[in-house]
Amino acid sequence: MEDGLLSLKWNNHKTTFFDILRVLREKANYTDATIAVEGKFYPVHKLVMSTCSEYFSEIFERTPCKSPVIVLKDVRSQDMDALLDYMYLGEVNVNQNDLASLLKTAECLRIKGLAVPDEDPTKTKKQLLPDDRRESPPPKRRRHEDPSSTSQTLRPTSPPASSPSKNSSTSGTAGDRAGAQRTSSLPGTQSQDSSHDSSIDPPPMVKVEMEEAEDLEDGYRRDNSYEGGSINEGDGGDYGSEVSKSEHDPENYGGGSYAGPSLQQGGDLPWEEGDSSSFPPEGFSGDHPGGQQPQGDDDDDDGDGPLTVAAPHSSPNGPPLLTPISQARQCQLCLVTLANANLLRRHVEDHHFHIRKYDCAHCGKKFKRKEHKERHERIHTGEKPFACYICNARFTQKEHLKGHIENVHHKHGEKGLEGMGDLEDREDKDEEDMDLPPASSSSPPPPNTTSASSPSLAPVSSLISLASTASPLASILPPSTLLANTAAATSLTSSSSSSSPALIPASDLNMNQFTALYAPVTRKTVNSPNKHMQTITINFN
DNA sequence: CAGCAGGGGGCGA
DNA sequence: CGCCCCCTGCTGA
Repeated sequence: MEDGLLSLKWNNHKTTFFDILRVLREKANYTDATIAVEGKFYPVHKLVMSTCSEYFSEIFERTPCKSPVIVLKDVRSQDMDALLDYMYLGEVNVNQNDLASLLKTAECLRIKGLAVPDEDPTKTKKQLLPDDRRESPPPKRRRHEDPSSTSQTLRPTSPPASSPSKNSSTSGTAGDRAGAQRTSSLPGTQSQDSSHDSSIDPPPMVKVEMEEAEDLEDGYRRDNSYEGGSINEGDGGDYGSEVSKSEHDPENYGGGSYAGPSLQQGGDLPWEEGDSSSFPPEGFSGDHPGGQQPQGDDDDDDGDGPLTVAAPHSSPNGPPLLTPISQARQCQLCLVTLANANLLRRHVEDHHFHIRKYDCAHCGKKFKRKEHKERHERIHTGEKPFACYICNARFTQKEHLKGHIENVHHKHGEKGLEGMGDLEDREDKDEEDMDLPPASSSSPPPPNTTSASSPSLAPVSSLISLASTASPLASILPPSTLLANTAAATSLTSSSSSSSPALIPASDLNMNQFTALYAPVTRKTVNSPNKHMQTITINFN
């Protein structure tokens, strides 16, 4: 009855599979997650990420949304590039100078084969077929193609055969463990394959490959119950197995202020209570026993409304064998659910990448949002679109006007204000007035038209805009703002023009006046500190 | 204290 | 994406 059983074997299955996977990655087909690093977004497949990283696997398992965006803070994009190559292709070529950083990132992300020993997928079946590897020529052996004899293959998770007892003998500080582990992965260290002679004449490129499991089987065994979770196995003692339990002790992770084990701090994530597997009790910096997360860098990652941000975590493995990178670049990971795409974008840009892609055309100050940049540019253009309908004082921001009216006029109990209507009504009136230009029917009028029809309110921008080709004036100037407002304002023009910050007609501005007007603002902008990033601005002076 | 600059969330198109 | 709105911090009178 079994004689009809046939074994159909796809000889090139692995190569085909990898090739298709590569194509899928290149075309971003069927991607169901996004890795965000340094402003770059990498569409990835959960399957691949989960396969290569138990950490990602756990994230995806516990992430309710179908297309999560994993924001990796303090991870270099080139490292992520390399790691993705590594995960998708099984190998990657990296500069040796970048190796430490790459490994550090791999540790943070618990990439199998780099920071976490990869399990032999067939080991559980006890039936590793020798010909399995023959039938799919692994591309990793291409390292021999490298003409440079200095090229070397790393087996980062190979057991630290030289010091396995050290791992178990010590109390298992993260530093020791990571050190021992990383020792094996550092080409410049002697514990790894001295036959490679890697410490001599460091090659410019290092090939990092995924290693098959049998290389790891003896001498290095993960003994925690968490499948692939712990990076710091070895002694099995302190948290390697403990993190697999749901009742891990927060104190183990250096206090509650820092959610060591990955996803602890977010606030409303479903996975937050209980286990969070895998992050070590202590970070590698060692300087911050209560959580090495710099205080100033984590100011806004908790309690972000609809955005749930998982706690950042440090490198799982302690010590900075790979210093100074490990000290300086503490890995942080934030998991952001795609509850609101807009908020997500803002969150990512504002909090994680500090993206300031909008440059002021005048001073070069950078802003995260276009509207903020345009709002700022009013400083340079001199435009004050928002005029008080009472005193004709003009302001660059609507809120300024609102505050002015409330603080100055309403607070002082000026009469007749109730009949003037609220701010919005007046602004609507302004727009209506704009729609009725005396000579031109175009709405909104171009700046030149405005300048000609209402010289007393012509913005300086008509001069400055000569230098701001990047931002057309029409986009800067709201249509409701250039003309004098309402009949009431018109009646006040003559009396209040002296007190109001009257704008200088562009035609009347010479360079001296321009400098006088412009320079102070520019200096102020330059001196304005930015807590998130150093803004290099152009000083016009 | 008023004015000002800027950051950031909410919301709708 | 743009707009609205709120808020905070700074500055100078």
